[in-house]
Amino acid sequence: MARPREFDPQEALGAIMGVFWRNGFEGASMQDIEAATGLNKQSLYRIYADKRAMYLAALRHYDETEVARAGEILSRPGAPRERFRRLFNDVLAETTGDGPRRGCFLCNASTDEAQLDDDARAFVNDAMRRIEGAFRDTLAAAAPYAEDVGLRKATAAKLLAFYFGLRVLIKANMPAATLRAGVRQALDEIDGD
Amino acid sequence: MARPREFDPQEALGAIMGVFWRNGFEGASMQDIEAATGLNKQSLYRIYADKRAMYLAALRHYDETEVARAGEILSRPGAPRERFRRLFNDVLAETTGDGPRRGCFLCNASTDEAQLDDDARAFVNDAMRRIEGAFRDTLAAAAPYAEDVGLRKATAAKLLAFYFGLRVLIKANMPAATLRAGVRQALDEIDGD
DNA sequence: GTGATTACGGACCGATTGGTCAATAACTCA
DNA sequence: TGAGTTATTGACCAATCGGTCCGTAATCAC
Repeated sequence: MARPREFDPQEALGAIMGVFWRNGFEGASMQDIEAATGLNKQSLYRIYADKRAMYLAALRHYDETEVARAGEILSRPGAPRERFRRLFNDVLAETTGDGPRRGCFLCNASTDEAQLDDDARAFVNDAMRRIEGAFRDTLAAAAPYAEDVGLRKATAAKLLAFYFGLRVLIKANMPAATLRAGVRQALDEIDGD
Repeated sequence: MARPREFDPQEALGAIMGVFWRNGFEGASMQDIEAATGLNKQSLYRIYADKRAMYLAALRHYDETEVARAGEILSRPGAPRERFRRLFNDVLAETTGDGPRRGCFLCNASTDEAQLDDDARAFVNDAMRRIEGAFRDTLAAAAPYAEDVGLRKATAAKLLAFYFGLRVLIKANMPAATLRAGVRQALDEIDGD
């Protein structure tokens, strides 16, 4: 019984995520967000209480799209090494072509830490732990990780650090050849057939 | 033949580095820098042309202190695994105690990328490559890396990603136990006696 | 001493920040 | 059609941004 909004909130959220992903919290101005969404400030503030709320929503959106994508790739059938190969190749795809190397929004957010509220910090930490959990689950599918919890946890932690480091190096413009060699080495160290 | 300055520029640079390290480029205001150095804006602008110049100087200072420290640790005698163990333990030391987890300034800077000029970007990239070089040199000291350039490069790249990822996870407040397990695993995979 | 030179501190600048308000346009339901 | 409701718009707000200017204090050579 009133005028319907003319834009798609999900589409706008995708644009907001892009701005924060590229520029960080302080680096993204409301002006940038207006331009990226094509919306006026008032329309944005009708949906989100303030800039912080937009950032948190952007983080959640990243979690629901990009992190979920990683989880989906890992869950496909195959030996652990093969599953991680698919994930890392997906990450490395960012280095081919001239597209922007955006890195990992979670990493960016955790370096923005000083500017974030407790909610955002907790969310980033939780998302990282869930990724770690997905790594452990992936390893659990085969020997020797299936039988050895300690080895599984340690290997998952090692691969988690490698994964985020890889994304940092991508963003920092490290040569693709170097990164591919590192990925090959990391994969070779995953046991199993 | 004039009034000497009352402060130590090196000491001020250390404080400036601390502010940018914690808060990033956009997140650090001149007000923050004044407070951290105990200096007035005018005194700062007498030394540095603008905020960008301060940031670049802070990066260089980080390189000359923290990165140099890592290089020094790696250069001490011992088998590669033992040398990397010393380095990673030094990094993990940040997780004990209640001190702030500052992470790696180079990582933070590379996520700040959108705000940086070409000079800063190039400097970060160069510093990372030098760390990679130090990793390769460390491995070159012993078999099987001494004889196999490909293996050496790939392992150095893998350890480089692991190193930066570790620092990201530290900053993101991952539990110390998880990180220690990951480090142990990464070290176990380094060959040699 | 005096004059020249420099460091320092606070007032000040326009521009931009995140955020608000009031007027208008567009829609639904009766 | 008209009443009621909501989306949209651009003007507007105080506060803060990076950066400058200028008066004052301190130190030199002489």
